[in-house]
Amino acid sequence: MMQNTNTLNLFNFYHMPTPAAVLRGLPLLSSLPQVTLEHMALHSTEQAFAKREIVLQKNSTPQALCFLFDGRLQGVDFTSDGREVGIYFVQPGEYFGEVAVIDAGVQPEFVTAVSRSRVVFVPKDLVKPILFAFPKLAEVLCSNLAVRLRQMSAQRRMLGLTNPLQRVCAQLELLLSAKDGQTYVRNAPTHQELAIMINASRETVTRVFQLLQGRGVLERDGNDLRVDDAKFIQDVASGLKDPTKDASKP
Amino acid sequence: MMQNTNTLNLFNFYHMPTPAAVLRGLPLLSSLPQVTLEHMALHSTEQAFAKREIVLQKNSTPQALCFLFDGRLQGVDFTSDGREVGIYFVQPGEYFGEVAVIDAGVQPEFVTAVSRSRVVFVPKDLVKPILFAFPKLAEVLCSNLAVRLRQMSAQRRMLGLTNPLQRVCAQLELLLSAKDGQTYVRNAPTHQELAIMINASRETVTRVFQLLQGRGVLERDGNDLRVDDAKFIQDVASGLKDPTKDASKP
DNA sequence: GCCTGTAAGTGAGCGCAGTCACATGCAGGA
DNA sequence: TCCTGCATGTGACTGCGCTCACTTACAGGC
Repeated sequence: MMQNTNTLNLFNFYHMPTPAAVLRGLPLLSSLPQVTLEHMALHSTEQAFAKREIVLQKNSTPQALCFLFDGRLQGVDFTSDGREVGIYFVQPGEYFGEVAVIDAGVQPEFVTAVSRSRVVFVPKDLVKPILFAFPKLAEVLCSNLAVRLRQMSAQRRMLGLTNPLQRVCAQLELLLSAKDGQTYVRNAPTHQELAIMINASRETVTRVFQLLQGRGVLERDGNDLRVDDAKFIQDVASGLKDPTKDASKP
Repeated sequence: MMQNTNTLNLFNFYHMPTPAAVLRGLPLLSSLPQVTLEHMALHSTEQAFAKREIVLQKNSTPQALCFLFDGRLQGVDFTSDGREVGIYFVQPGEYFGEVAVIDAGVQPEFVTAVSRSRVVFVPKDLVKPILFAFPKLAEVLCSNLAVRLRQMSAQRRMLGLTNPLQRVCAQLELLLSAKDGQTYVRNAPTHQELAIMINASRETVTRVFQLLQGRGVLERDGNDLRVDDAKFIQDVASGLKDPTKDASKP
């Protein structure tokens, strides 16, 4: 798969022990002494998850801090009446399940694999004592949490848009990544997975995609999504443009 | 005002210097040495805000960590098309503006007073160096951030409810507080302020309130909201009960 | 190769909440 | 006291997205 070229090649064989060098590559842990990292690596495990597989159970007590190396995950929950709700996406390089590790509570929502993913689990008993012993580490951790809060705010702001078309574009904007001039959405979520993030029905997302593809803005590319006109997405998301009322291309 | 009976009496005169004892009462700072607290107190300022007044400007660079002592605040933002969006409420005893202090970025959203409020500002230059120097402090800070993330998740889950009636009740549930047997919402937000939290129109909130008051579930009590049937609220929020389809009271 | 299940695409119809346009209530200041 | 501004209450209308019920496309397993 294409996205593998973007990531470390150390994981071509699943189940192999996690090398310390891999942990060092993580911003959160990079400042730790080599001995500590090697000890951590020795007790860390790696696991591959198929699409739709559950990575973390809601209300469980996760025993590890989890790092996503490849693929895409989604934090999901269910309303009392059984409707699925998407809370956040996890991108490669980010960690998750940290809330439960930090406050020793339970996992607040499910985490599932949107596409085939590889996750490294670092036992919380090893991580937690270290987190606050190194001031540098605590600071990075807090900064990351602050960023998470900013992301959640942005997501909430997005839900304030009344037009589903805008919401789809705003969500796509958050998922964009560039690769030699071309803009992509790697490991694109399904329409259904997108729909629950933006409080819309799956059909509505499909219709928006039809519209965008018809304008040559989007194109499916296997597991990815090629974006040919990123500005279009941005303009719609920000309300500058409304394709359904656009006289130039009726 | 009634809610004053619940809080410290040290603040009857605004503009008086913040006593160290007040800062010690804050969970975040309670573990600090007396000298440090007194130094902090000396440089902290207190300010009262009228209803609808802006406490923190979006995109500003806040110079202080802010603690709410009395009243209620609301984090708000605006979508690109000018619609107001409510992100969170701040309850007495909580702090806010911490995201910008932690990651040295700008304030991500406005914070406004929902009712007359009193805020203590502790300069970030005093707080920030201390935050990570004391492991205990860093741990409390992280725990608090984790709680904030849980709250944001809960808020997002609430927005997944399709029925505005359910959303109103779910939001009210989050605002409930008990006082000798009676359940209240202190410093109740206006219908408009509630509406932007739950993605509904002001009129819809008004109609829901009419329905709840008609059933004897709610009652206005000056600045507060008396809740006579908390279970009713919970049942509606969880989808167990739908008052609009209730045969017993048509 | 076929078969099976999941994802995506599409049309018709309907209900609900947003919008608009008011009236009313209420508190605080001059 | 009146006046002013904000909050609340209420009806009528309308449009948009959800729901339902399909078909079609596609990938992965056997």
